[in-house]
Amino acid sequence: MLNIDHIRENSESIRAMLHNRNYPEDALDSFMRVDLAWRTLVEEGNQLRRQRNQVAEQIPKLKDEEKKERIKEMKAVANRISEIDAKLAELELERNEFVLVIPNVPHESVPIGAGSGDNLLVRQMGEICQFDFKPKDHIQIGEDLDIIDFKRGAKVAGSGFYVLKGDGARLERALISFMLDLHRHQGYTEVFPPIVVNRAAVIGTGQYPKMKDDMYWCERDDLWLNPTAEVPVTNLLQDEILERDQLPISYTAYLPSFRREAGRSAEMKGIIRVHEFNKVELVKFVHPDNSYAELEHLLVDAEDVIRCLGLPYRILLLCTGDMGFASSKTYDIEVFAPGSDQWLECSSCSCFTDFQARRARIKFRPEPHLKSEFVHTLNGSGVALPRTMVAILENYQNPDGTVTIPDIIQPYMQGQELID
RNA sequence: GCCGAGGUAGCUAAGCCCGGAUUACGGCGCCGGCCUUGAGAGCCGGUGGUGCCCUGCACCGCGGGAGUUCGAAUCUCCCCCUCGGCGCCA
Repeated sequence: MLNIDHIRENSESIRAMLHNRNYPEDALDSFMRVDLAWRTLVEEGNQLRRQRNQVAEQIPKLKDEEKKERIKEMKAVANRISEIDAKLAELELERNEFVLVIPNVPHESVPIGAGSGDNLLVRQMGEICQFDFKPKDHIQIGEDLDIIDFKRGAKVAGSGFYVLKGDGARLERALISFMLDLHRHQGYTEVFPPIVVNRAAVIGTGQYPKMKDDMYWCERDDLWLNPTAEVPVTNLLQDEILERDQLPISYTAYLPSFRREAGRSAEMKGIIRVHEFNKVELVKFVHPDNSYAELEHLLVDAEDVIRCLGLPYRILLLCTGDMGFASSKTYDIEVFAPGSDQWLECSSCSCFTDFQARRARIKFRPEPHLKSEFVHTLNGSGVALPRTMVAILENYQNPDGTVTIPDIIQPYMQGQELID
C-alpha cells in the first residue's frame, strides 16, 4: 500500500497514476472523504480522553458530593468516547479498503500505455530455431513420448491439472535442481517455506483483497494456497526490523504455486496455464537507494536460466496499463515456443519499492541511532517450470520425435542425452 | 488435543497477586550535550505510533480482541503465538 500521508498530500498525481494504469479513480475520492471524517473524529475523541484523564486523576482527592457529580459526568464522557471509537473503527476499516486497492506508483522509466501492445521490447536474445520438418507442439510431444498425462491429472484433481511421468517427471526435477544451484551460485540463499499461508501474508504481498478470487482458500483454517512463492518468501521477514548491514537479503525458493484462474478455463490447453505449477522464485530485500539497480541484477539472474538452457527469449518492459498491482516496474521474460509459434511469459521481475514492505511491515535501520524505514522488496520468477518445459520440448525436438536434453541439464539426469 | 510456563519499547527486564503519584523501575546498545588535546570513564538529556492550531500540545501504546470501572499493563472472558511436558501421527 501507499503511504497514507503521501496520498493525502499528492492526491492529484495519484489520480493521474490511476488513470495511466487503467484503474478507476473512485477509490481515491472515497479515501479522501473517509480520511477527512476520520481525522475530524480522532481530534474530538482525543479532546474527550484528555478531559477524562484529567478528571480521573482528580477523583480520588474529591469529597463525596463533588465526587459523585464528577463520576456521573465521566460516565457520560466514557459513553461518548466509546461511540466515537466505534465510529472510528468503522471509518478505519472503510479507509483501509480503499487504500488497499490503490496500486503502486510506476517508476518514471515505465512507458505509459493501455495494455500489452504498448510494452517496450528491451532486447531479444538467442536464435529462433528453423526446422526442416513441421515442429509439434508440447501437447503432442508430451503424449507421443508418454511424459505428460492430462487425463489422469484431471482424474485426481480436475481439469487444469496434469501429471508428469517418467522422463517428464525427471526433467522437471532436474530443472528445479539446476535453477536452484544456479541461483545459489549467484548469491541467493535457498529457502523452503510453507506452501500454505495465512491471511496476513496474502495481504502483505498484495494479493489480498484484489486477487482473492484467484487463490485457493481453506475456509476452516483461513489458510491460502500460495499463488506464488513470492508470498511466503517475502513474508518471512514480516514485522521485522533489519540492521543495515544485513541488506541486501536474497532468497531463492522452489515451491508449487496454485491459481484458480477463475473464468479462464477456455485458454487452458496444455500446460501453459494450469492450476498448479512449480516455480523457482527469487526474492530480494534491499536498501531503498539500490532498488532499481537491484532490479537489473535480478533480471539478469533470471535471464541466466533461459540463456543457460539455450532457449530464444526476449525481454519486455511492461507499460503502465499492463503491470501488476504492487509493482512499480516490471520486466517480463518471454521464451519462444516454435511448436505453437508463440512467445510465453516464463518470468516476471518486479520492483515493489516499499509497497509490500509497508503492508508487511518489513523495516531496516539506516544507522543504529536512526528511525527504522521500510525496505524495498523485489521478486522475480527464476523461472516458471511448465513454460520452460514447453520451450525445451518444442525447441529441442528432433525429426524422429525424440527430444534432446539441453547440455546443462544432462548432469542432472545421470548424463542422459535424449528423451525417447 | 491435554497440562504447565511465558508474550512489556531495537535488545534485556521490573511492575501484575493488592486498579489511581514510579513520565511504564532499571540495564544494554545507540544519539546529543558537558568534561577532555582526542578517546574512555563520569554526569545530564534523548531514544515507539497517531492527530493537530507542528520550536509545541494532545492522544494512543504493555501479544490481539471484548468486558468490568469515573479510571486497566494490573481484574474477568475469548483468541493467537512461543517454550517445556504428555498424547497422537508420516
